[in-house]
Amino acid sequence: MAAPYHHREIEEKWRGIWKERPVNVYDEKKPKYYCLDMFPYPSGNGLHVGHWRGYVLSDVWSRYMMLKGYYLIHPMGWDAFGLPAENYAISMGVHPAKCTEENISNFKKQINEISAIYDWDMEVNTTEPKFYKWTQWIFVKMFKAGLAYEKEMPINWCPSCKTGLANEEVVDGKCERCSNEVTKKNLKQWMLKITNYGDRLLEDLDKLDWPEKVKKMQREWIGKSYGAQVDFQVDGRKEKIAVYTTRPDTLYGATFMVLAPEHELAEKLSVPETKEAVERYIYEASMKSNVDRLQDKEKTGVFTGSYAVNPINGEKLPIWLSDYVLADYGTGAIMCVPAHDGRDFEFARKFNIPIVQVIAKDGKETEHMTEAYTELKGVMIHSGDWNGMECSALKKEAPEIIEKMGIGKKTTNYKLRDWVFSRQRYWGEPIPIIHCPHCGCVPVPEEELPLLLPEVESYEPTGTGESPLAAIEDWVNVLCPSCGSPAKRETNTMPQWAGSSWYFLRYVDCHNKEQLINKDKAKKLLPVDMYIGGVEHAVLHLLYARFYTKFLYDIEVIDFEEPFVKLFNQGMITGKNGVKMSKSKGNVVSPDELVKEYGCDSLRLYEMFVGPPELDSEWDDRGIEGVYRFLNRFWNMVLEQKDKEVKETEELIRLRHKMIYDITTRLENFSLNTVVSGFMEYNNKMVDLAKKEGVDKKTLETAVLLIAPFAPHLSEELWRHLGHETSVFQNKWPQYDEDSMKDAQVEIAVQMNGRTKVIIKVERDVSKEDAILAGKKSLGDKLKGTIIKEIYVPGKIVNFVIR
RNA sequence: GCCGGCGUGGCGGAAUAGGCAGACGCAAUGGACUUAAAAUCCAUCGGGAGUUAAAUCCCGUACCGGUUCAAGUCCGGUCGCCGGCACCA
Repeated sequence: MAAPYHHREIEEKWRGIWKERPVNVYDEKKPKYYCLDMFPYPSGNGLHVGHWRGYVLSDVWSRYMMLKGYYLIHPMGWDAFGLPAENYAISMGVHPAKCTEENISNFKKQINEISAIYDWDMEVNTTEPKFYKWTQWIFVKMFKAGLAYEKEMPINWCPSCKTGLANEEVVDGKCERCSNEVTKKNLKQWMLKITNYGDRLLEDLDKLDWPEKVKKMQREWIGKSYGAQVDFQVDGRKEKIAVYTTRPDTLYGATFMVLAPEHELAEKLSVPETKEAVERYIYEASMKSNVDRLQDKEKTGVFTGSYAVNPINGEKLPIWLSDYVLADYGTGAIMCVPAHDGRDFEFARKFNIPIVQVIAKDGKETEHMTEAYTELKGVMIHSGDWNGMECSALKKEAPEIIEKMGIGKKTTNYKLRDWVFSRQRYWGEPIPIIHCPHCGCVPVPEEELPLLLPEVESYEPTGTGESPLAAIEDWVNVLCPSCGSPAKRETNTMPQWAGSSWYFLRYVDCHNKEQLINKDKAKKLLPVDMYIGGVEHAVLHLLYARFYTKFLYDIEVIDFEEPFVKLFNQGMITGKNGVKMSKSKGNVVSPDELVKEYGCDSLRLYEMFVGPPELDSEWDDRGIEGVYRFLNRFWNMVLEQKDKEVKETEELIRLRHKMIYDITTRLENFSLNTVVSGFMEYNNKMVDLAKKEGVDKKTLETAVLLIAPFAPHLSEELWRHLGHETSVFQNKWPQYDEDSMKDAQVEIAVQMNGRTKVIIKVERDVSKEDAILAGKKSLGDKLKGTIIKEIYVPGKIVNFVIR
């Protein structure tokens, strides 16, 4: 009787051995493969089985790539600055630095339970000065390049977190972190000109091997549109109103204009009779929150009393104010063509404004319009020189025609806005800027970086729009590095996303004191080949990181423009009925007990077996029993067979090659759940064979090698039992041979009218005639009636079509 | 409202390129071993008809229709669930 499978002993033993003799060491001769996990924010709650899934996934892939002959880069670090860490610290009444440190050590301990092949020499922590020195350095470089600028404007403000937020952090009008309603606050802010990179961020998406879903989200977020800017003269005054439109082809159909209530001309355009109503409307609009504004279904508005002149036909258009026009998109003013825009139609209906059709749907004007016609199919009418033109053709040319006529110009527009980069909070990188009354904003000299985050008595947010740092007078008051006169430090800190926008670069050279990264190392070890994480960062972290990478490329720190060649979004592990695991729901499953009971290898295997990696999966503790039983059976089978000196038969050779083929193709397709079921299938077959003539050593070795990325401890142990002194990971991934895979005979289904009647065995390369003959013979008497067609699909089916 | 994705046994899920639907596992049921239980092993496991038992036949991948010798897979329509975007002119 072979030794039973004692997972605890085995796993402990191999963790020790790997620590002493790492299996992944740098080798110049090997090509590199950089497989990266989205680094975690080390929360106080620790890991649950959902965290495991992503980390096991990346580890399986990493070990597989290692076995394929790559030098593997697989680091781990901590995204520890930012609101969650700080809010947690405040709620616990400890300093964020202290609980961050504790959380990291706890997280690290728990992550080590996974036995992932992380290279801890590369560990980074965004809150360490030696790391954030370079986060600040990048900011200074951006400032010098004109990409970081100060601006006072109404920004998104979370009254609960007491800080300003970026657009990307506002979801459905609510704070991404705490779900409180976001309000507006006028604040002087640091901004990053991510909009300068809009086109590159958009175009380079085409080069990326990323899920289409994420690329689409980024495209929509950047929101590039093509159209024209047209100037409308205000009747009887000197002011002009510029509008942006994507439909200059409908210019003849404009019957009114609408300005956002915040538009600079909004108040000025009122006349004595409308003054009061206009002022009231502007005031009411300013009191509405984002959520109110989004939820108002019914359109509201007020007539200013002024008119604008349509430059193409001289028509006078009444100018209205309405909050359905956004102040910060385009020019904050629009021309309205109710016949061909749903929103304008609704507004015109409500306020009895004329509707003029300029596109004839079926060549004729529609008698009674009940809704706007927004399609491009049709012919232009009531459109002067454009009459009779195809709408779709005109739309393409209209911006240029208008430019030639001198009434507007061709323009593009983006939904993407500059990045609000200041946070009025303590736990972040101090923005390295000094405000000098003479020199303006002066960056902290690069040699003085890092600018350390000072100790502070009260790090709670003030809520006034000032950071807690503003209270530390001897820190705030400095001399201007440029002219030497008394000056003040910037007291805002950077957002949570600052460190994570570039951390993946630092891993490969994290001890470098002189540079962000050594050029040579960057060239050899970057970029990231595979990035694994949840989909929730689609327009936050992943967009910011691309922006930072492009900037660092532009200032020649690195020589590539895209940080993540391939992206994989793993699905979430949920509790029963698809409910997200959370402490408050009480449905969090901890891996600790499962590891103790079944072992790390079993849990790793089950995490992969639970469902397709890209989809959400419900957790069910009972399922782990199944993989545990399988590992036991596999273990027993190998140990029973290993010394039997079974001769390799054709059947065993076939089994071995088929097994390599199946496991490898499923792995390459990232179908890890079916890889695990594949192991089970082949193990069942081997167990059957073991009862008969036995399983040869080469097949056993192959199976042990194939399972190594999934169950590394068990695999190493069995490899030893099979008589090897070196690690199983010193091997090359096994190769299959197509011919050796194939059976001399194949099973084919014999069908009548597409229904299977019998399964027969025929020679693999049987001719069509012989296959059909064999089929007929097997059916015998059952084959009645007239055969009108005989179909043979080699190796699969013979079908007789009968009438 | 617009754009994606999905819908398969009691459950999680399989099914390369249109070719034997339900692999693999969980749960369940029966049996072997055991004083007993656990563990392990063996068997059954979509529904219906049929039969002592089987053979065999019919139905079945959300629903309706189509293409095809053959449809979970392709096409048209309907319903449901999930996700993203949402006054972006």
